Formats: sequence, structure tokens, C-alpha cells
Amino acid sequence: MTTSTLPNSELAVMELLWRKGRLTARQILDLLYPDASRPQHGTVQRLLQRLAAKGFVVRDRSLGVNLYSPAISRESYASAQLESLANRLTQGSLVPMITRLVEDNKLSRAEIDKLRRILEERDE
Amino acid sequence: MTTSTLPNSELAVMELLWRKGRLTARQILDLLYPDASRPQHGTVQRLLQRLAAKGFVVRDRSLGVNLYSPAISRESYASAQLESLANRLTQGSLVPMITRLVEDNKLSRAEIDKLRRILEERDE
DNA sequence: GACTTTTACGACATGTCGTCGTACAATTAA
DNA sequence: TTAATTGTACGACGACATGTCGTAAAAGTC
Repeated sequence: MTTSTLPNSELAVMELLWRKGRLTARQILDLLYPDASRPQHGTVQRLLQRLAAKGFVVRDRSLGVNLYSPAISRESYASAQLESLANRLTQGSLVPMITRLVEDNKLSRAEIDKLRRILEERDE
Repeated sequence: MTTSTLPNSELAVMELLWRKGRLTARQILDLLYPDASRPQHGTVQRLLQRLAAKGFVVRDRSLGVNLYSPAISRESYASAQLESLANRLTQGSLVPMITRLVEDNKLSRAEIDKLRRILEERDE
């Protein structure tokens, strides 16, 4: 199951779905193009169709209108991307990347604390 | 400084440079296309040129031939990609991604231990 | 039944990727 | 020092991805 990387436009749609949970195409249109002067219907429909084809959204046809919801959580997508990054660059390990971030002080104290807590839970 | 994401072919070149440190175009050609039947010179040269344009490789012209070496370490590139991933998906935080990986048992005990050690060093 | 909304999808312009080939510069061999 | 070989730069292209419309058919509403 190769979780592909989504292009910006599709990610923007997922972003909305992740935030709101469940939307119609029209709602997405309104949120995505608030100042819509032109009829971008097609665009949204296309994006939704591509996302459905990739298995990222689920269509609920039971009502008259299609309701779209995420088929994958943000965390799943994000962690899959992280895994794929590690596989591509550092033999699947997170260690080199995180080491570097720590050395470069890219992680806040709070972030480090949270990470430590998470890692410790698996370690009783 | 937007560290762009490298396409596969360019990443393959960087992979060699990261491994070997410093190579001529010809060495890269031989390593990249061991069974080279066709004259892929141009391809490698093109890739190298694009990488140079993006600032990923350094050219050393001092000798007759160009010597190419990485301008960015694997760890820098990897951690920059990780940062960009976090910014795009989880408000810049690694916590949600790593939490998910831990919950899904995607991290080995060894990996978890290493990460804990790294995080603790910043914490005396 | 006429009008509006929704859906599906073809089309396309633009851009990136991976690859060649060719023209020119530099090196080496005769 | 010419000729042959090797190295460099870069234009060109097909293939495919991306972002966007438009339109035609299906569904729902008045």
C-alpha cells in the first residue's frame, strides 16, 4: 500500500475534510474559493474525484447529495509520509533526522518533552 | 531557503555522492548505469547541472575534470524534508506523526531506545 | 415540465522528469 | 600540432502530473 504524496490542491481539500470531517462538494467549493467569481465547480469535483480514485476520500451517496469524508486521518497520512521519507533517505530510521533536528535546536523544549513522554509509554 | 524536494533521478545522484563523497561525472555514470549500452553521458551531466543550479552539489574545477561533491549532507536534507513535512501537515510538530508511529508499532525497540537517548541528551 | 444543482469527465495549458543528442572546450595521442 | 578522445553545457522532447474549465447527463426542486 503505497501512500502517494498528494499535490497541493488535493491536500487543500483533505485539509478541509480533516478539519470539518464531512462536507458536500458545494461546501468545499465555498471554503476553498471564498471569493469565487467564476464557476469553479468542476475544479472541486475533479479534485474530489481524483482523491476518491486514490482512496483518500469516501463518498456517501445515501442522501441525495454526495457527502465526502476522509478515508485516512491526518495522522495516518503524516506518519506514512514520514515513514516513506525515512525509507527513502535514512534506511528507514528516524534517528538521523531527529538527531539533526535536536543538534540544530529545531525542537523546542516542550516538543522534546512531549516526545520523551510518548517514547516512554512504550517502555514500562 | 526553501529546500526543494529532489526528484528520483537527482536523488540517486545525491545518494552516490553522499556515499562516496566526491566523484567525477564519469564515475557517476558508471555507478548509475552499470550496464550502460547507450551513451548516457548527457543524462548524468544534465542531472548534475540541475543539482548544481539548485545548490545541492559543488563543482571543483581545479583539476582538469570536474569533481562533484554534496553541498548538503544527507542528514541536513532529510531533516529539512522532515521539517517541511511537519509544517505542511501537523503545524510544525513531530508529535502527532511519532505518536502515530509508536501506536502502530512501526518503531522497533532499538529505535525507540536510540531516540530516547538522543532526546535525553538535551535535557540534563 | 422547466429550472437549478450536482456529478462525471474530457480537454488543456503549464510544468516537471528523465532522457538524448549535439555543439563546443579541453586533454591526450600520433 | 593535428587528430582522436573525453568532458561539459544545454537545447529539445515525450511522458506524465497538476490545476483549471467547460459541458453534458443525472438528480432534485418548484
